[in-house]
Amino acid sequence: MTESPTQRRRERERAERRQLIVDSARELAEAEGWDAVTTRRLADTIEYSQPVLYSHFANRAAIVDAVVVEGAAELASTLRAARAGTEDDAATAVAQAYLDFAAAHPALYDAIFTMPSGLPFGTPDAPPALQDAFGELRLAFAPSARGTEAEVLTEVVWSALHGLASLVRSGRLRPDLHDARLTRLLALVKSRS
Amino acid sequence: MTESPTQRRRERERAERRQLIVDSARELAEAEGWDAVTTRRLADTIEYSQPVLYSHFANRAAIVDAVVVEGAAELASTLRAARAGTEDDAATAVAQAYLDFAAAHPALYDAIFTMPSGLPFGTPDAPPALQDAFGELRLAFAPSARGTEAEVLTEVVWSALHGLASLVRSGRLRPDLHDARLTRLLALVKSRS
DNA sequence: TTCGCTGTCTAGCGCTGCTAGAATCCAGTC
DNA sequence: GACTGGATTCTAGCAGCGCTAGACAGCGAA
Repeated sequence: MTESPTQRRRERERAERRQLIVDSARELAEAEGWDAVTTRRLADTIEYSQPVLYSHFANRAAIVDAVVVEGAAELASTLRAARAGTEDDAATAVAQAYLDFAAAHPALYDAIFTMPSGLPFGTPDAPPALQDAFGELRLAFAPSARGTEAEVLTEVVWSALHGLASLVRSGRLRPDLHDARLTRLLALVKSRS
Repeated sequence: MTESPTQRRRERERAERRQLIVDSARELAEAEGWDAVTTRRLADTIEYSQPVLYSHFANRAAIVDAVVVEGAAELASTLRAARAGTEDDAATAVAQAYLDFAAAHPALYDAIFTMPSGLPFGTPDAPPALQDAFGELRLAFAPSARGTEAEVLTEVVWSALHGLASLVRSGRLRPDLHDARLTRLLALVKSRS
């Protein structure tokens, strides 16, 4: 059952091509929006025909999901770095990093947190990357709380951050008050009962 | 230039058909999701051919926008009723009403606050219905504040509510802690600095 | 009755996600 | 070195999408 060198090369090439698909999808989405991420354009980009995509992913949604998982891992490590980079005010640093991430990668953020997705989120079988990202938020916003209380508080603050990010992103909040809103939110959280 | 009875009948019938299109779009979206709201299915529902839709609306997006404006008016009056129906705790009543509205009309809520829309939001030329809804939130959450402060506080609370509503709606927050999250959020707002 | 306009429909374009079946390529065997 | 079987990739096509050009019908005015 041991694999031949040829098999190994094939598998490596397959993995590389899979990654190329995911990267292309993400780049194309960031450059022209998710509507531009069609199977034909993806196929053109990777220089293979359409059906090859379907030998790596069940359907278009599965490609988006792969981008989401990759993006969530990136978000988690961004938040971790922000928390590690400050002495005291972890909440502010992480909140700021969260909103910066959303602003820097709008299409990616949309895919992770706004677009419909079949990916499990709140459950134990959610992708580890998603659990990591949420764990970082909990460490920043509810370091002293335990159990359900920590969970609830984190979810509330996360919801507020997500609301800010997504409403600004979709043009439903005026951008000029963005900083003032974040400051106000953090004031609410810090003076918490 | 005065219109004949025939013209009047025609105009009335056109207005009725327009309303029928908007109602059908909303019902279909609520029943099967916005993906099911295709021009062909809409045409079937109103028992006219596809091109008739385009004599009322520039494109499919304009039909969705019409549903949004109608829905926003409904939301505004729902919030107004909630605020009028309580003696003291307007914030709780309005927040509860907001989340109830989102839960009762998920597709409508998505269209108003999540889906991409060309409609102006934060500006003075936003549809009156949208301004009304936001005004209700301000009356509930920042009754004592003035100017920018009222604006910012309202936007922060609205963002939090929208975050809760949309993350639950898309399956990214566990539904069982929904009430606990709202309670926690209101506690933060009330003990505000 | 005829003319012309308004309103509506049929048919079709270029696009989408996705797939069946043909064609090709290549590793392993005689 | 030619052959064969299986994996791999491609061409071509389906049904459905938003949208529209051009044909056609029906009705009011002259």
